[in-house]
Amino acid sequence: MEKLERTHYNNEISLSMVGRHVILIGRVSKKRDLGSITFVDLRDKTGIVQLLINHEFRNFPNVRNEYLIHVYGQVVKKEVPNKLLKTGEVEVEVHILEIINESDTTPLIIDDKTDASEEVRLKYRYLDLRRPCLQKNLMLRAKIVKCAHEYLDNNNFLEIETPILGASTPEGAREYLVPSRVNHGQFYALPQSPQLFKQLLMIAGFERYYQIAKCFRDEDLRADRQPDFTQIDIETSFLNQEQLLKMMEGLLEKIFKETINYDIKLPLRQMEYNDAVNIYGSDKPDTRFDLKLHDLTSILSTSKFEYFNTVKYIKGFVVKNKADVFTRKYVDNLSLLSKKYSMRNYFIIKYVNNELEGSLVKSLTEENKMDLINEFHLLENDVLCIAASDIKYDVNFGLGALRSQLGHEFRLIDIDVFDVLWVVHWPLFAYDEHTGTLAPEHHPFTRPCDEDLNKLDTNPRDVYAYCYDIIINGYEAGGGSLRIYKKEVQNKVFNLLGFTDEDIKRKFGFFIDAFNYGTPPHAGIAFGLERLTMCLAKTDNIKDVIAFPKNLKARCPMTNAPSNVTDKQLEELGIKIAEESTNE
RNA sequence: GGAUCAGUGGUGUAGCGGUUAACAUGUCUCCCUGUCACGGAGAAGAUCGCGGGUUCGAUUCCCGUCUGAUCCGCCA
Repeated sequence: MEKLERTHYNNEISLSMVGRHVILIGRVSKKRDLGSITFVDLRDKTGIVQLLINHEFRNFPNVRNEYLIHVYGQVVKKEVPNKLLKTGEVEVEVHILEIINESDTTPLIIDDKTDASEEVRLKYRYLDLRRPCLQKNLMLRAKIVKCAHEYLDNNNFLEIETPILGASTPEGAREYLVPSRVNHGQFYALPQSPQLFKQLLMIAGFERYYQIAKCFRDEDLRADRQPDFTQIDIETSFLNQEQLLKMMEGLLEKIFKETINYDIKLPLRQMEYNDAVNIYGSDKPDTRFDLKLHDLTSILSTSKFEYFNTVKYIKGFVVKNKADVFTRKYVDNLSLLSKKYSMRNYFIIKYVNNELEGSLVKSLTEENKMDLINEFHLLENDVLCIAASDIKYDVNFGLGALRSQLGHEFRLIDIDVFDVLWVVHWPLFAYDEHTGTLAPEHHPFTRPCDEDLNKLDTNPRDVYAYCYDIIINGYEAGGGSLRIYKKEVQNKVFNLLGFTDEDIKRKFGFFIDAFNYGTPPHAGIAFGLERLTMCLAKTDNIKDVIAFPKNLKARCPMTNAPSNVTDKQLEELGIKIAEESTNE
């Protein structure tokens, strides 16, 4: 028996095979012992098929959940089919059953609907990964990578690997540092992205590069953020923005079609950054539901509410037919939420019994009320959510966060639809209104729009960039830009960011040097592989699309990384661990 | 750095100032020939995260701490 090879995978067993003998390998997913007849759900990577072990088969060894078994048997038609199972019309009557390996009782139920906490799941990840949904997600992820390889290979891209051990450039995200033993006291940094290398590959003349690139960022984690993650990293020479976007749309079209058989409509919609922020309160708008932001500054600045008379920005949106949900308690919870987004408060106005209702209403003039009703075409049971601030960013993003929460909470989203769009025409710099400093909105190599070049010296905050993000269902699934290829422009941008010439030389000297040797116009993009997979797999947790993820403390509960190392290792590296100070 | 929530048999939860600490599932034993969330009978299995305080008495209330999840800051 041991020498007999598997003849089929479980999902291949079908009605047309009735009468045939098959050899299967799988795990016991479930056993139902009815006395002198036993049913076993046999699971392999393709699915489940029911085994029938009847009374004529006396010597059948006792099996338990997760035992790995090897069976020889005959496909038979089931008396009563199970419609929930792909193989539900047939079962395999077992003649020989061998246990390949036994299993302890597992600490979690191996099923899509597992009961275990994430902590347990990560500690026993190899068991968690047996769950069909996670197997499916990782297969989906592999398919996406395969599509990327095929598409990019067919479009004359060359896959080139760039170093994992690189130089530290302490801009942007915090880096993971790696001490060098050979070079005492010095450190490599793991790449946040292969940004500089891929641009250098353009200068080297490869014209079209890609890489399935591992990236590392030592920042705090989130449900959609891991410290090590993967980018489909792409760079091209001589393409303008429209050409590049078109080529990338082809890639997305192929991925959606070949992984989940979904047709996305090309060309993709392009939304200006300013529209995204002003209308949807987000630079990654989810346009599957409405709740669009309206500017209410002119309507409400004339109210009797003092705060509104002086505050610079007032905006709001309407939620149709939900006023009854906005109880006192519910509204109180919202004001808790508002604090998170540095909002003073969310103001709630309900429209019930043909009247506006809410703490704000007594401060409104009759004209204010009419204007609001007309602005939003208010109907019975509608509710207005309003926010105000002197900082434009806070109003937009504060309301955007609320919009997003309510959109999900009230299920305003058609989950069968994929909302794929570009957000384009970004500001080159992000201006921090609190500190008054400039920072790159994307990264410091982003090319300013030609028509704005003359504003670099005078109004850098009004300079826009050739920059684009791909947004899927409100997730930033990727982003890129045309790059600066003129030395003078690059230096100007560095200077605006507050880098001294010495800084530039020290951090990016090799890169600036390369600009002297005929840099081509180039442009690129990077897709977040995990984000893309999350969207296609319809999960909101990045851990569901990574085989061995870290928890929120960036630890791996299974391997227990990161861990202490021996004194000898530290000594070789010349590293001393500082005593943790107990008094702050 | 901050906020919120959670921590009770293997797993997931309930509970309450005094309990034999409950329920589901899993595990073990027995019964069962058509189950597919099989069913039936029984059994084992918990220092209620840790430390301190209040109290005659704390799993329960309070303080601290640790762990986890989610979010804000952060993520050029």
